[in-house]
Amino acid sequence: MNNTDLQAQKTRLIEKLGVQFEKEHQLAPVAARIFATLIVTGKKGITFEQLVKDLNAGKSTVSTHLEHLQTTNRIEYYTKSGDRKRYFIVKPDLMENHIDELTAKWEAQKCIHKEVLEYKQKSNELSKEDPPFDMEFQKSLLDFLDEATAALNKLKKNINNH
Amino acid sequence: MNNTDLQAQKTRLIEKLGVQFEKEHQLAPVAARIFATLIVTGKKGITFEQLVKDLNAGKSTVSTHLEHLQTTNRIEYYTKSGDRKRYFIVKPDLMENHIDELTAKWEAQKCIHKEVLEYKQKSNELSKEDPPFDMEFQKSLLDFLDEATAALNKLKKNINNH
DNA sequence: AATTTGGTTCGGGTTATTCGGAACTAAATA
DNA sequence: TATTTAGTTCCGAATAACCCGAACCAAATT
Repeated sequence: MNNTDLQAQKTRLIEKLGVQFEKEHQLAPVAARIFATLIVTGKKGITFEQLVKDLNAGKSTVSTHLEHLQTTNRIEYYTKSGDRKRYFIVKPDLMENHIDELTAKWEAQKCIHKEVLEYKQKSNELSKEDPPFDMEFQKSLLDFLDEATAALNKLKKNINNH
Repeated sequence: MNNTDLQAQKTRLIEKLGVQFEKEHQLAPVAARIFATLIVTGKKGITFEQLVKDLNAGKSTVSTHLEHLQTTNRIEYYTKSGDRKRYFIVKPDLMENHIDELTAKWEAQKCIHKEVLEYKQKSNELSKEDPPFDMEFQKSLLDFLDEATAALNKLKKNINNH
């Protein structure tokens, strides 16, 4: 295993991660590849111009997506004194942010499916003649969301203690 | 609380669920609203023409999206003898399917982040001079995915036993 | 046989996304 | 002061996603 192989593996990983991020985080293709690049590049970071070159993308494209990734709390940059370039890295607390986002999402889901449950219960009370609503799906989903949230909280504590 | 209020609440719920499904399941707006409608409508189902009317959508639109929702294992239909209409419902095993999909997704994520981990380890071995790669994110993520998968399996057993 | 019912298929129009080039700016350098 | 560096902003073009109408089809009904 030499450096060329490693470079090839890096490129492959970035593509694979990129595809995943497009769906998972609803990112444009280039945005997803930027994010993926930062993930495999690690804490030493990567510059704007290097991204433009590596990804064969326009400066404006990279600029726009870097901006977006920063405002959505996924990346940030540091600088070196006497060096005007920005070194982009994933936010050190990315995992915490990710967890908080998931928590918020699942909380919202719980909320709305509880409403669905209420709606079905009220419907059943109001009209006895119809075949009554089944609530299995909502109940299972709420169970799942509770379990999932619990797992998240547990993990979050682990991360904080560490 | 009368029937009109209930109808209004139903409409509101369908919109809310619809917005969520657009993102969560990557569905087109009308597809998401069809799916949402089936969820709040329950096991008595709803017909093609009723969907066209309720959603103010074209027949072709509804037809295409119903097809798509069926091939992606989210909905199905039943018929009544002497009635040519199809009554669309969410698949009774929707929650199980959902769980299986999530499991597959998380498994794939685990897989690729393990590869990232390997890549970083090999990189560190190969070049001692650079600042070494940090692997905190990957490790946290893998922990999370293990926890999450465990929660899912637990739930799946609950559903099956029930 | 003609019409109605319950849809499906096809083609096109509209809108939204994505990307990049060209022109620009602000700071540093020559 | 002129030029280079490190980007940003502002369009426009290409593409893709989404939806619809019109034509079509097969089965049932008149």
